[in-house]
Amino acid sequence: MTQLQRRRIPDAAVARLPVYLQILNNLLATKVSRFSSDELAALAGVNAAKVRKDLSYLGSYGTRGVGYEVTYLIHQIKRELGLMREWNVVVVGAGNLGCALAKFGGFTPRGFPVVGICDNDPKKIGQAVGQLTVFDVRNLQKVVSEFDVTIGAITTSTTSAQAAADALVDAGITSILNFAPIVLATPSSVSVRNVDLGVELQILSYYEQMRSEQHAPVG
Amino acid sequence: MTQLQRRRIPDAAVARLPVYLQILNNLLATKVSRFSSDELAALAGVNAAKVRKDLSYLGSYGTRGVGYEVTYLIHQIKRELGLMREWNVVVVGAGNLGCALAKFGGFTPRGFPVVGICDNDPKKIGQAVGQLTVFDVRNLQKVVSEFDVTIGAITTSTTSAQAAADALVDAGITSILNFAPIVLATPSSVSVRNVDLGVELQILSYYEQMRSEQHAPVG
DNA sequence: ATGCCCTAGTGCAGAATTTCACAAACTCGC
DNA sequence: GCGAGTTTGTGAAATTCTGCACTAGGGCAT
Repeated sequence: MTQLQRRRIPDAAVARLPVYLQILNNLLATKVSRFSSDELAALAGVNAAKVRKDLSYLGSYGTRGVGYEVTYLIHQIKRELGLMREWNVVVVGAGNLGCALAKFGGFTPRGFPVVGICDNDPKKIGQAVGQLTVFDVRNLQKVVSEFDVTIGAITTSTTSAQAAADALVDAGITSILNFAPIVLATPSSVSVRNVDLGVELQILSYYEQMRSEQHAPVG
Repeated sequence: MTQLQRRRIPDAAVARLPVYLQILNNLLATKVSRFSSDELAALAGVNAAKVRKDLSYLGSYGTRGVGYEVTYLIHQIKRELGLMREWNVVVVGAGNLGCALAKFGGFTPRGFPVVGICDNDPKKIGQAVGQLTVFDVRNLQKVVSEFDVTIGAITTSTTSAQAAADALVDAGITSILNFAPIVLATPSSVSVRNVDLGVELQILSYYEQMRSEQHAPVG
């Protein structure tokens, strides 16, 4: 490696940058041109020192006594997150969720166009989903290289999810967004992020129960 | 408070318990009756010591030299997460996602039945969504108390999300699952969990970019 | 019964993250 | 130009989380 390849940003901070970006885009829409770490902290629901530290990983882009420039910060966060280019997404699994993702155009403006959707069910292959046509998962590799796809979204049933992951990895995908409630086995070189509503609900349930026990504590 | 209200489980561990539970349910389905921390760790993709420590927060339910009993552990995790009862969910926002959630029956068997869906659009109110009928968001409070709802899912547009949150809080909801890409302002007594696919994609994008820069490092 | 083997449970050290607190530095008014 | 008022950037402390490494203790073969 040439050097420390780049100033490494802590994982916890990386997960917050998209939230800041979202807020800054909203500020931009309301014609705000400057903000302080205190303001952003309030909007993001975090500590102001954390905001400053997070932003300092990008470089020193604030002005003491003044604050940060909205447009400039947006640019810097985008650069750091790799949002200066588009990242093509392919969906595996043409069920309700998969089709909803494919039809939902909301990711294209944010830099993540869904360029394909596939399935292994012959009845689904060939069907139209929004602008796309469901293709055979066996052609995944071809589509991935043709469209230069880097991100795969798994929206299959739980039972097919691991096979879908294997297919994506074989096809050369290195980032996976997994909606199936299962822990995927993948090479360590592949990034996986899980979105499992059941897990989220259960976490809420825990804290909900905590509260109710606090009010009516019984042994 | 009577006492330390209960042995408090670290947040990081709480977030992993649902994952363990998922895996244990799968083990149960494959007739496995016992497991070791090593096995569960491999399936969950974490360290074995972490598994043991996480499970130890529930109590000492393992047997040294042997391992843990699947059914017993499932019971204990469910108890701790508050899954011995059902938690009714109401959906605010009858768009694509909201309707999908309402129709998707997959949460009922996991203890989170969707008992209602509402909207503020007169054109949507009264329409059927699966077994349910879209009701007016102004009747939220009535529905919440009538069905003893504790969790609200926000699937509105970004612009309506804060109003939806306010309505849920006013109606007495204390847990919110938010799908809108916005940081909600809520009382600290309310738990909020955000599910934002844009954020997830951007996090993937960051690590994807890191990898590509590592391979072709240019200043 | 005894001893070996295995695995849970856990103290502790190290890593990661959060938060504090303050110096550095910029703007503005005079 | 200078001082007052702000707000960033960041060492350092505090907290939380992780993972090692070892102890405790149950099962099983003999």
